[in-house]
Formats: sequence, structure tokens, C-alpha cells
Amino acid sequence: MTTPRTAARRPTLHDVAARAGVSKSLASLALQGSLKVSPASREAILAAANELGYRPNRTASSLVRQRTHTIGVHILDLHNPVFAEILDGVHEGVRDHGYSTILVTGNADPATERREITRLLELRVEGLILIAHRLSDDDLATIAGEIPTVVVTWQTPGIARLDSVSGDDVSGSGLAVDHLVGLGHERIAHVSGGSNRIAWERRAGYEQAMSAHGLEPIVVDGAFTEAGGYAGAQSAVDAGATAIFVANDLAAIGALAGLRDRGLRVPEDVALVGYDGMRLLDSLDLTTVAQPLADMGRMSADLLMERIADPSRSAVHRRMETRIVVRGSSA
Amino acid sequence: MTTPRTAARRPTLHDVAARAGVSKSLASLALQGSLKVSPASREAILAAANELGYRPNRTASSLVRQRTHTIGVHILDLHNPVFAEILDGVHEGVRDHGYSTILVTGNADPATERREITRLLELRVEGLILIAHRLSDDDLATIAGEIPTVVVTWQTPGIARLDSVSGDDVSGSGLAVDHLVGLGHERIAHVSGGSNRIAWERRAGYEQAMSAHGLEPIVVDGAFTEAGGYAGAQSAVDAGATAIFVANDLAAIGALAGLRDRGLRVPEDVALVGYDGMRLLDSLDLTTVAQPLADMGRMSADLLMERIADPSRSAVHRRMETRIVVRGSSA
DNA sequence: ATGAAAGCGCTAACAT
DNA sequence: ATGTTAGCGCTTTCAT
Repeated sequence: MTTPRTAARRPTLHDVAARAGVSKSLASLALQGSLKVSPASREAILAAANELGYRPNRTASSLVRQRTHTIGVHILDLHNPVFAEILDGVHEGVRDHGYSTILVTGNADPATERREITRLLELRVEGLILIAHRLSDDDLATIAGEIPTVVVTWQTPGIARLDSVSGDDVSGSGLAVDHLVGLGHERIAHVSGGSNRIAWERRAGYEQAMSAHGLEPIVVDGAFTEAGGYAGAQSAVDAGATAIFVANDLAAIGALAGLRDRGLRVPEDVALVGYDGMRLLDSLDLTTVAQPLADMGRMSADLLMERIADPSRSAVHRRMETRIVVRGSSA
Repeated sequence: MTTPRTAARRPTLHDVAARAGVSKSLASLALQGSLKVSPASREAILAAANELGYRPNRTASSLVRQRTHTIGVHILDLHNPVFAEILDGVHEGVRDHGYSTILVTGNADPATERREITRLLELRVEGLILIAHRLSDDDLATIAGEIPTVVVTWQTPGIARLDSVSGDDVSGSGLAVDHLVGLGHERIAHVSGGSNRIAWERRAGYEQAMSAHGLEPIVVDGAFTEAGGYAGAQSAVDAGATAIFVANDLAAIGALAGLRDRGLRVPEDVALVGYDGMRLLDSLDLTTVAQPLADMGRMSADLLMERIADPSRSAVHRRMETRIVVRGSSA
């Protein structure tokens, strides 16, 4: 237990110095572990700090140092485990470079998201990693012009200084189609992910691959959510599909439920393939197009550090390798 | 697009004031939307701020205001969707009271966690919400003595000023056992959640309920992870169980896989019940003991606000209502 | 090895 | 309605 303090006010460096009988500056040096503080003073200062329950005030030190050693991270949606897996890599990378992170989320609401990212900027984070976002290109350009920024999950070419890390969604979808075709399926439906960049790319990849195989595409509306997958899968079977390629893993889990509630078995009656590669799908025995999630996070941290070192270099866009992980849902 | 700035330095209030031809203080007032600024000045100031791409520096304003309007939130593990659901409630509650949040996680590693929470304190957050943690009682007491703090998911009685929001894990487990007994099961196994407070309580609830029904408890080691549930479920069937009560939902998903890989069907061969009530389980058709997750988060924000208003009131511990949600895995 | 002084960017009396 | 002044808690020259 620490020593009681006089009501509200937290002890400051001034208090510590006074108690140790030294100047503020010496106390500051000592707490930073400087070598030019005599052992006696150091000891007295450390003891005083301890007795008072002193906590350095970072807002004050950031202000004078003009550095926060902090990276701001925005996550689109905490409910999708995919983002947590990307975040693992981000954390590891950022920490290795001696930075800390502040995490915020807009809960997939554009207005909230904008507010939260603005707050990060006002907090003077030294870099920004956006694990998916709903920002306009204008906002994105403004932000990237102000502070080193990297976007994970897709690329936005044409914005100066904005780096990105993404998978190749077009070819990834092709992998899913090829796999299903290889299994002998012809009526392969795609449950889309809605109206967003990633959903379009995955859909385009699906359509390209289908026509490359001389097959008729069957696209049904969906969303990157369980509910979207649930309804989408049912529409797909109504359209006569024997195999379904769902736009992401979360929706694929919903699709599983949609099929079950129709009394259909997977894979006997309908084959199912998802997209993203979240770990949970292993337990569910669902085939998926897997992205190297943690590596993507790690890579985004690395790119960010490079841009912090050289803020004006031209934008770099990294495409990560995607592969298909075949499991029981398409056996 | 904003006006280019002279290399690195961000514009300050000083720059804005100079450009608008007024004093710093007036610029400050205007940007805060004060009414005692003439329309002409206001306009000039806003225009200048806009042209310069001015962003208020929060570290500076927090320092002088002695307030951050920020609540620190620690999450044990971002991979477990349960925590994201609790967080929804936290966000909503905190926002309603005019605060923002800074989110950190220790990734279930005690050392990292301690560092992250320390950082929150140094950042001068005005309150702390711990959505599960691995802190020692000593650390917890120190922190709660310094700053309003509430722990979600379990209670730690005997620490002054430390509030909590939790479910009743003992009676919750009883609900699971009662349900399974009602279905005619007698060989009901429990896959434990490891060596932690919550796991012990759920196990104790299970054992109490079993003996109340005159049944022999069968406890096998597990963990709050998919891997734990996978192995645990297989041990349970080896021990002759016809029904399995798993310590949490994530492990229950693992259990599903474990049973599937043994060629066992759910619920025909083995009935399965989880604990937590995460939304995902609806899609998976898994029965679970559900806690009102978002409500728990919301409640923790409310308690925190009450404690901020009255820091010295005695600790309050809220127990939330738990209920069983029956689905196909125990039909 | 130690202290005095200046100042980071901002706000809040207190003048006027 | 607007400007002057004095800090918030800290770090960092620059003396000594």
C-alpha cells in the first residue's frame, strides 16, 4: 500500500524533489536513470517517489519532449476475430520498435470512427494504423498528409504517402472457385459482402474465375456478418447452388446456420467456403481462403516505422500471399 | 486538402491567432465556441484554423485543465468475442457520460498487462474499467486507491473502493446442470476453465448442483480456449459422459470439434452446454448459460461514473442475472 | 553532481 | 469583446 496523499492532488515531480531535498531537475534525471546523479541522491529520490506513490505525468512529458512514442490503431469492428488476429501482429511489430499503442474503434459507424481518429491525432500519436476503416478518400488524404499512416486490408492507390497492406482478393476468390470446380461443382454461388471495396474485389474475382471456367455466376446479396451469410446461403440454395463461396468467414458461419435451418447438410448437400482465415474456422471445420493475418499486422507496423523514418517517400502497397485451407465443409 | 505547413512543426494556437490577427486567448475562446467572441473575430479565427490545418493539442490542454475526459479500458483478450460484447456496453455508457475511452490489452500476459495499465495511469485517465485482468490483489488495491476502478466479470471483495460487475457463476452452472438432468442425463461431465477465479466458481457451481441431484461429478481439465475444450471434451467422453458442460463458450466451440473428430454427434451422442452467451453461439446452435454481456459493460460504466462522483463510497458489487439459452446442442 | 531558468501548447483568471 | 499574465508538470540547456 502506498502512502496516503493529501486528498485529490497527485504528487508531482516537485513533491518528490522536495521530499528528497533536491531540485526538480535532478529528480527528473534520476527517474530517467541518468548516470550523472550521485548514488546517494538517486536513492533518496527513488525512495521519495516510492513513498509518495509518484506517477510521472505523461501528458506533461509528451508536451515538452514533443514525442509520445505512441501509435494510434483503429479497428473497424472488434466483434470480428479477424481483426484481433491482425492486431496481434501490429502489437508485436509496434512494440519491437519501442512504441506503445492506443486502440480505438468506431464500431463500423463512420461518424464515430471519424471522431475517434481525430482524437488520436489530437493526442499526438506519431503514426496511425487503420485496420479497415470507413473514411472518405478526402479524409484519408488529409490524414496521410499530416501523419504517417498505413491501411490494413485494402489499398487506396493515388493518395500520397498512404501505405497499405492487403491480400489479393481477386486471385484469392479465384482459389475458392478453382477448388470447388475441382470438386466437380458447377452451380457455385457467391454470397457477396455488400457494397464496399473488399466485397467488390472478392465478387469480381469470383466472377472472373467462373467465366474462366465457362460457368454461369450466381451472385446473391449478403453482408460481412452472420446474418448476411445466413440469408445469403438460403437464397443461394433457392437458386439451385450446390456449392457456396461466402465473402468472409463470419458470414460463412452464418451460412452454416442458414443451411442447417433448411435441413441441408454440409458438405453432403452443399459445399461451403469462406474467406479470411480466422482461427475459429479450424474448430468449425470450414474451408476458407486464408490470409496471413498476423503477418499483415506485423508488416503494417514495419511499413509505418519506415514511413516515420522517411515521411516523404512514395506510397508503398504490399500484397500478401493468400492460400486456400481445405477442410471438411468442402470435402 | 489543407494548406502546406513549414516542414515538421504542426501549427499551434499561436499560429492561428497570429494569422487571424488576435490574441491566443481569444483564439482559444473562439475554438471552444464561447459566446463572448464577436462574430467577425470568430469567423477570422475559424478560417485561420482551417487554412492552417490546425489540430488542438490535447496533451497541452489536458495538462492545464487537469482533466482528460478519458476512461482507460483494459481487455484481457481481444480474441474472445465475449469481451467485445461487454465492450459495446462500456462504450455506450462511457460516451453517454461525455467521456472517451482508450483501449489497451495485455494479451493475457500479466507483465504486459501491468505495463499497459500503468501507462493508462500515466496518461491520466480519469477512471479504469478492467474487462477481466490478471493483476495481483496488491496491485489492484493500489490502483483502486489511486483512481476510480471497476472490474467486470468477477468480484474481489475486501479491496476498498473497488467496484465490480459480474454474473453469478455458481448458480449459472447450476442452471446448466439442472437443464441437463431435466433431459435425463446422469453422466454429466464438466470441462474446467483452468486455474483462475472464474473457472473455480463455475466448477464449484457444477459440483454443488451435481451433488444436489445425487449425481457423481466428473471434472476434466480444460482451459478457456478452443484447445482446452477440444481436449477436455474428448477426455470427458472417455470418462463415459453423455453430456458435457464446458466452462466457457470458446471452449465449447473447441469441444464441438473434439467430439466431431471422435465421430460423435451432438446432441444425439453427447449433449453440449457452454457458458457466457456470446452471439456467435446462436449460429452454431449451441446451448449456453448466458450473461447479459452488453448490460454488464453498461453497468460498469455507470458504476464508474458514480465512483468518480463520490470516490470514497464503499465498494459496490453488482451481480447480473444469468439465464440458460437452450439450443440444438442439448435438445 | 546539482540547480536555475526557460518553455512545450494550452486555458483561465483578471484586467481593460 | 479582447489582451495580458500566470501557470499546468515536465525536460533540458546552461551555469556552477
